[in-house]
Amino acid sequence: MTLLHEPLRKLVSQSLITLIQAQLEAGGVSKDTMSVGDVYKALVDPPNAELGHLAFGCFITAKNLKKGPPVVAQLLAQELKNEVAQNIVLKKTIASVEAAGPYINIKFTASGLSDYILKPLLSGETFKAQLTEATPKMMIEYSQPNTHKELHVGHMRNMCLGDAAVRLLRYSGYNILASTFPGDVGTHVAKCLWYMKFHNKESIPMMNKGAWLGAMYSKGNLLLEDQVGTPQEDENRKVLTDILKQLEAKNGEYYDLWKQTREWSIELMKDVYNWADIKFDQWYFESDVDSDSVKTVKKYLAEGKLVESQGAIGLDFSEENLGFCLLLKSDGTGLYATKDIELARRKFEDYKIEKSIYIVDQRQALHFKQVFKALEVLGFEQAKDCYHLQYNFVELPDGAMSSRKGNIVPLTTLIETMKTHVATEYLARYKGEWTETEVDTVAGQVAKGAIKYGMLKQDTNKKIVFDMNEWTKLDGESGPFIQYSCARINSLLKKFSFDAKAEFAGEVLSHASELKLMQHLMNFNTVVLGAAENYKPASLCSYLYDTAKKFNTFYHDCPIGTAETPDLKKARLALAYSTGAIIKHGLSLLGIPTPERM
RNA sequence: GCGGUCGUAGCUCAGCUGGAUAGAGUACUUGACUACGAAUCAAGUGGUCGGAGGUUCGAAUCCUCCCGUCCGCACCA
Repeated sequence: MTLLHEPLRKLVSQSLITLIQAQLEAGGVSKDTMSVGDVYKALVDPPNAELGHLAFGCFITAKNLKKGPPVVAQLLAQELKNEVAQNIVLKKTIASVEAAGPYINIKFTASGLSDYILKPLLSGETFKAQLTEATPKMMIEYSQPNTHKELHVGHMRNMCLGDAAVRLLRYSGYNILASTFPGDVGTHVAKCLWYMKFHNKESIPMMNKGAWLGAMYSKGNLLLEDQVGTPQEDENRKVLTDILKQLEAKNGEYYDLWKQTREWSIELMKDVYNWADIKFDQWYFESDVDSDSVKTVKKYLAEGKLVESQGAIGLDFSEENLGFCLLLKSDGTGLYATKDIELARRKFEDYKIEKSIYIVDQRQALHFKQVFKALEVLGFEQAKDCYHLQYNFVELPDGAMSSRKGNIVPLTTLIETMKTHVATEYLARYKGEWTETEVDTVAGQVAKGAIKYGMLKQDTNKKIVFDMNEWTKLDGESGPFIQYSCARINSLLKKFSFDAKAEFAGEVLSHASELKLMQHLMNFNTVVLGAAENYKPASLCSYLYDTAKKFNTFYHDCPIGTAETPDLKKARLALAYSTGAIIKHGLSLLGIPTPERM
């Protein structure tokens, strides 16, 4: 449940609800028809700062009072004005109240904005505010990479989304467990091992074994496709079956090779997660649930809960337009859905979670509909608490990426290219001035900002066309733009030895750019909470970009070093510091670091 | 064929749980560094919100149909 966490909105809604409830009673309506929460929710941003800093839309109130919204706005605005005139606290905080059509526009005083917004930012209180209560314990599963294949830029979108969702929800007060589900069994493994064993002539490298293994898979797959229709085809199939049997039996030469090569891939995953500052509370491997999932499904079969069709076993959902959910192949082995059914139960049982989120690309929409439906039909009550958070995939300018075909941009290539680009195009100017270590660290941080922001800024339902040339352009709406603004703030604060604990007079802030920036900072927690609960990190991205832009305007319009008075200088520094705090916290919720300088 | 996604400025996208004059970036045109950091700022050009109906005091937003796009639809994961 969402709380009234934003102090200025809370103040306004508490004042308004008293007036509204009096009107309701006067009109013969129960005052409980509307709560302070209803008023809080009806507070919106005016279209521009000239109108006000906060607006109350009178639509619902008007409906309850059975009057026209503009009439209600007039009435309530007048009453609120009277209230402000009489109340010392309100008088100090609210500068004006004006009805405009169905809206009541409220402007705050500089000291109001400063007391309620800047001060909690300076003390850090804003970031400790309790935003929600009684939230469900949730598990978020994201990043389901296959071993024996190479991680590519497509995987990055999933990782960024999942990690941001975890961070945003935790900040918002949710108890979140992060899990990953790597695919370490299946035909792709067999194909990879087959190629290694029979066709590979290279020696195994000392470094980056995971990437090399991914190449083995690609080559194997291409060769197998080439040999379709040739005398080798039958032989290949036989060998692949042999390999899979050994893996299942957990015994034999291929099993040993699997154990060894699997580690190489896991090492690559860990390197990438480490680069991205991602930590999982739980790693579920497909090999862990594989055999149990088949047992579970066979138990359901024995209980008569499943049906046979064309020699295979599953559930028929054609009436729900979900097709046939296949759970046991005609050879008695399981499938992806089989494992997901087992895993879904484990998650709820292992961790007593109340909600289970799956971040998987939208091509799996039918799969998850089937799995959740199957869980429901099989009597698993928590099926209703499972949610597939889908996103559109990343493709290349010339079409879909496929590690099967080998036309991928490996993640390591993206990371290295971006880092080198940042170092040579931007950081080279600090050569001699900065240590090599600092250049390297900052290049990494900026590269991370560019990549993560790029993956997150686009809403989940739109596909991303990945073009390295476009991605290395770092101006405009980009992570580095925001990081750069923050670095400038750092440099300002350092130059003028700003002390966040020192007193300052917020009422001297009167420039339009100052007020607009303060008004914007007010919305941080509201935006974060919305981004978290709607699983939309993109909305925080655009908020932070706006923050940086509004800061840049302020920075341009309002000189600090040469401010007219020492008080104004101090207050402007406090505003700069507050903005920096918002940017740092905001970016950290997206998993993006802020370099001290860049 | 069935189901789903998307369609907003030349291009890439916000806005979509209905509300004030549809916004950014980019590209293009111009202006601002002897200055608190130009990875910046300021100004301008650019829109039948895919089309047609409907619901509503009010629709880019909700509903229906149509067009276009991409994706999925049993023994891969």
